[in-house]
Amino acid sequence: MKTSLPYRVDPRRNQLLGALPEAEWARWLPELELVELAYGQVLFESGSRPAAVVFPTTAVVSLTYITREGASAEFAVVGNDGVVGISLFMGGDAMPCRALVQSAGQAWRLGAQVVRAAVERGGPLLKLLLRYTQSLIVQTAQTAACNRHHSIAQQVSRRLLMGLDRSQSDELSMTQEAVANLLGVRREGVTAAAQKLQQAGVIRYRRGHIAVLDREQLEQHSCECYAVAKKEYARLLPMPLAA
Amino acid sequence: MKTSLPYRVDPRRNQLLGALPEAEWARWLPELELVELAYGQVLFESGSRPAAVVFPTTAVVSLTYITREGASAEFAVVGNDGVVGISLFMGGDAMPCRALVQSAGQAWRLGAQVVRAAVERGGPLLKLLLRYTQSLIVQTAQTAACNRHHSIAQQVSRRLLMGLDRSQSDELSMTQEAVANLLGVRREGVTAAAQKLQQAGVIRYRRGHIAVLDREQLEQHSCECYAVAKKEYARLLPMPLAA
DNA sequence: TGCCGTCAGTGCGCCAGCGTACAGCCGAAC
DNA sequence: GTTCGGCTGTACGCTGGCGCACTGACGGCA
Repeated sequence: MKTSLPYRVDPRRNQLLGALPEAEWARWLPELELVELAYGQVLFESGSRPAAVVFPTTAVVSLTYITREGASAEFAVVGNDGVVGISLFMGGDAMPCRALVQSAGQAWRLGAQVVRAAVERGGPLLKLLLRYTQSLIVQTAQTAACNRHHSIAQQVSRRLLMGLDRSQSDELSMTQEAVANLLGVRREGVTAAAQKLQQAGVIRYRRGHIAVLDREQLEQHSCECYAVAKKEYARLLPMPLAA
Repeated sequence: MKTSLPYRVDPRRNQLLGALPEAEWARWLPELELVELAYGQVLFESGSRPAAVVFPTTAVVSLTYITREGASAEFAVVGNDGVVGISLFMGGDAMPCRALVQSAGQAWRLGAQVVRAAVERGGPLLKLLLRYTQSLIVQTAQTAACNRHHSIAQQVSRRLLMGLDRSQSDELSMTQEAVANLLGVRREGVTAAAQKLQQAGVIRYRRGHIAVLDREQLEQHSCECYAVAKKEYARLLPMPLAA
């Protein structure tokens, strides 16, 4: 929408790309290719090998695991803070999970060949990617604990905050049903949680649009998971010169 | 017990070490140091930097995340199939999780300095570690989905199978309470599940010892997660010459 | 042989979240 | 402006898992 019209968003709005030292950045810039990601688009399917790693700038992608019965559960959210397709540099090529575009926008892709070269080289790019991967593991582990112990209301709050950070705005375009699918819970549960939040003046929503009015309160409604993951990301990837 | 008394278990019974090419193996062997791990021992605490990575041979370690309220949830199990302390080569040093010895036994440690050298070198050891890390991510993501969608009975079965594989035996030494703590559920829930399994003739237990009588049936009682994770591990790390 | 600590079994009330079904309503598109 | 499809609100019964409390029993140790 607004964000994707004015041609191309600066790739360095992606925090990983933005964290590269200048010399290193110059090396990879020519290899980057712009892509527009549409809502609902599948970047890669469970078990298939991604053709490239993708660095979102304005798009937001969620990584979900689908059970045999068809139930799904999101275990990580990737926006301009990270990269999609870690299996390409981790060496396993495919992964048994799905990468689904949650919020349309732009991203920059780096072909598998180039990624392989970066791995062989073992320079700053690889180190950055690995650090990010560690933060992804933490996020995933936390999601596991969160799924076990925290209430739907807490999880909805957490998920809204995570979406918010990655869309760099105070509004999200997602239906309650979409949130429910991501969390792997019933829509009604999300409706109840959203009402509670709306009545408390924390958010306001209308048909697929959620505006956050009081972010601080939202954090209080959320479980610790949000703050911990954010802190851990900041520890692992202290941004040197982001936009 | 039995397994740890006769001096030192061959380090290459650890499948990662066993998968190293001979030349590479010769390089790291002198750096390996034997450690005996005791039940309940904490290899590293949440947020602290491990002093070494640890390759279990007969020991089994579980990675758990502890919530602020003190509830815990295991998100991965590491035995002779893997390595503990991935943050050392991923570049983040610490991780907000705890590594807890679930089953006493031996392991081999590789000091942080040496690990760092291996990372800089970027050779087969690093590649192996990264592939394993990917399988760890899958295991963690799956745990997240499992916690959301599967019943306690299924999860107990899954956890028993995972423990079984890593202890290379048909018996586990763990109380129902221990299992409950790992899964992050009530002991009573585990008791119920265990009874069901015992009545079906799948397992037999007595005070902290669980014998598996019918492994195939146990797999049927388990959710898909066990089989998927195992298959994915085999795909990522096809062992060339393990014991 | 007997003691005692630890582990396992059971019961009860409670509630979060599920499945299902249906009603209402917004808002984009024609 | 009207229509229609998709999003949201509501209700009801059910059940899996929780918290709590207490009993029973195995088995290591003295």
